[in-house]
Amino acid sequence: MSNINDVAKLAGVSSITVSRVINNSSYVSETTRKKVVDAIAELGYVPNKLASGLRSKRSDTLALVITDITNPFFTLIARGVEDVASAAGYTVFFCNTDESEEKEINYSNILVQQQVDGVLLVPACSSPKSVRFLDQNKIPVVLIDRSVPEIKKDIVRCNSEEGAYELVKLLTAQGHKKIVMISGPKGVSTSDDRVAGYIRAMNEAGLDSYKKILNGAFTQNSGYELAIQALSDEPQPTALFGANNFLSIGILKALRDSSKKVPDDIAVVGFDDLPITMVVNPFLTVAAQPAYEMGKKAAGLLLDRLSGKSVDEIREIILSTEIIKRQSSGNPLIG
Amino acid sequence: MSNINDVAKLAGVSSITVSRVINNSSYVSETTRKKVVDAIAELGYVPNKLASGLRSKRSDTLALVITDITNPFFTLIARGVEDVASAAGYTVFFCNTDESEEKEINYSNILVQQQVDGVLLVPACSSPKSVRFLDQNKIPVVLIDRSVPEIKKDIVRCNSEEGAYELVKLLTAQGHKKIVMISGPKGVSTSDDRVAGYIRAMNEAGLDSYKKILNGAFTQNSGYELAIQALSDEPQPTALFGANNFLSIGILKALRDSSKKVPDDIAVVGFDDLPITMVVNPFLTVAAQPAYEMGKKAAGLLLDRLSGKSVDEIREIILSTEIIKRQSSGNPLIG
DNA sequence: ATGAAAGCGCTAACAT
DNA sequence: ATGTTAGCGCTTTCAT
Repeated sequence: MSNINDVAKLAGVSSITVSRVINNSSYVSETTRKKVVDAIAELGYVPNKLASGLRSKRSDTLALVITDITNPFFTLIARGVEDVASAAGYTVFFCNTDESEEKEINYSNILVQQQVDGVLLVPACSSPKSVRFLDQNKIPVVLIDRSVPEIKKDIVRCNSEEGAYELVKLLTAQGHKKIVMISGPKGVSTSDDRVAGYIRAMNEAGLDSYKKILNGAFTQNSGYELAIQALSDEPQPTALFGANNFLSIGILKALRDSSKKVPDDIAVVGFDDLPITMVVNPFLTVAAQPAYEMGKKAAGLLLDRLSGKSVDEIREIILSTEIIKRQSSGNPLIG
Repeated sequence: MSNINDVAKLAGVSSITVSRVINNSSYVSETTRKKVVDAIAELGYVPNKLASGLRSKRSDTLALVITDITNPFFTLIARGVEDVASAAGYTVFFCNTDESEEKEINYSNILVQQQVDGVLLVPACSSPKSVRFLDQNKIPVVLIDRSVPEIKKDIVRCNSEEGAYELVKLLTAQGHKKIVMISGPKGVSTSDDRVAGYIRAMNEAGLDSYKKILNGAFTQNSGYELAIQALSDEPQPTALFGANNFLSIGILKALRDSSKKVPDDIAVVGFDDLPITMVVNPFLTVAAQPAYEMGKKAAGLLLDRLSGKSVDEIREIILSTEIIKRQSSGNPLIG
């Protein structure tokens, strides 16, 4: 556990010269550099980032705050973020809020304490508290996936309204009338936007009176329960729309347990694809989001902020979803 | 961005008193405490962990190094680790090595720089380099899931040999003879142990001459390719054994693409279950590992080390796998 | 129950 | 191209 002074002494130079070698922060002659490098190797010296961060006000760490680390949509975002951030020399703290505002606020506190240089945030709810807090502490924030009312920040997200609209149009074009929307929590932008797309498509198809929206959590359990509830409605739905991947899986399980065949008895469409690594026979018709790309782009925006670029304008990157048509949405209804 | 001195000044006390209030590290009178708490609130003061860590030699951070953040087996471990660690006041760095020794070594360097208090490591390979390096820097390490030759460390893992043995016995009891093992990289303990269990079961059933082991990566692609390769073997296999969840999915895809019906044409068993949140109809017969529990237990071992308990003896926690029998392993063969 | 002084390991700012 | 000095914000140690 040697420090920079030990290295300096052994190399016969001053500690600041060692610092310059470590950080490539200024010219050092080849002879001196070699002496320093040798001393570092001999001592097994590893620089202390707490000390350098304290002095320089840069910790070279970022944080990615996601709402569900078990959801592949978010782990793919994480890979995108990490690939870009680590290439730029940053280490990333991954934080999981479990869709809880309390945990999100707790993490924003911890991240300020840890002096992270920037935060990539998937907001758990519509409260602006965490972002405000990070703002007060002068930590740049880039939002991913979800926007927050009242908050103007760089953001990378998909066009949820449009994706939902297209999915529902697919169904109405086939003759479906009673399409039930099974969505996430009210107040979460992706949830609300997908509902909005659903409403637009339903209205456009003249199915105003058939609209039915059920809100729950972005979980499999919620999808299961709401699907059971949807089935008890009159007239019976001929199609269900799950607002994220876990909701859709819950829906499919509920239909299996209710002995409803998909798509023969009922059609299903959903948001977010499951990674091909995890599914043998992709079956669900979905609006897929480019999660890995979203992570990369968001990290890029944050790095721009940190390097002092684009200080003024707020940048909003809106990616489109890809509609992938598979068996679950079925064929045109007869009659 | 006020500091501890600003708070002290406003509260009319010394900075060390503020420190005592923040850390509950010593008695402070109720009146003084209130003055300090009020001053902290008024200034929006947040303690700087870089500074406190530098001085106290404790960063209150741990690291969990896993080999594949997209694999639900590891994200479940991550949740277990986080639940225990954060309850004890630690923040966790999650690091993803992509099964690469180079990335693992790189991370161990970064983690020493960041002065983490302890590391939970799923080793990417059989090289002891990373563990040695962390040792040299006096950072306690607990291994998860995989052991490393030459290294004696606290570890939490499952009994892979036994789980594999039982899975294969299930098949041999049904009359299967040509069972091909599709495993991960040689040198990774879980991969090798599962092969060992396979060999023991095959030998015990007198199927010595039918043994066939294919090694690859713990990925879906690898499972796919090795399954195709296995099918070209003579005599044709009647059962395939995937050494982890992604390998098994690759196997199932290869069988689908080869028009082989599971289990009618060929049986499949695997290691690691896929989380129920991601699968509609669980189909695969597996040896499931209690991943969340493994994370919790491993974090517990590490916390014990950090609190100075159990300094001497090395502790090895070996959990058993649960054999879950489903359709993919089929029924007794006729004839 | 509270405080003063010193210093953790590094780098910014200013020399030379 | 290299060095000196000072100090980042906190806690340890020693006082009182």
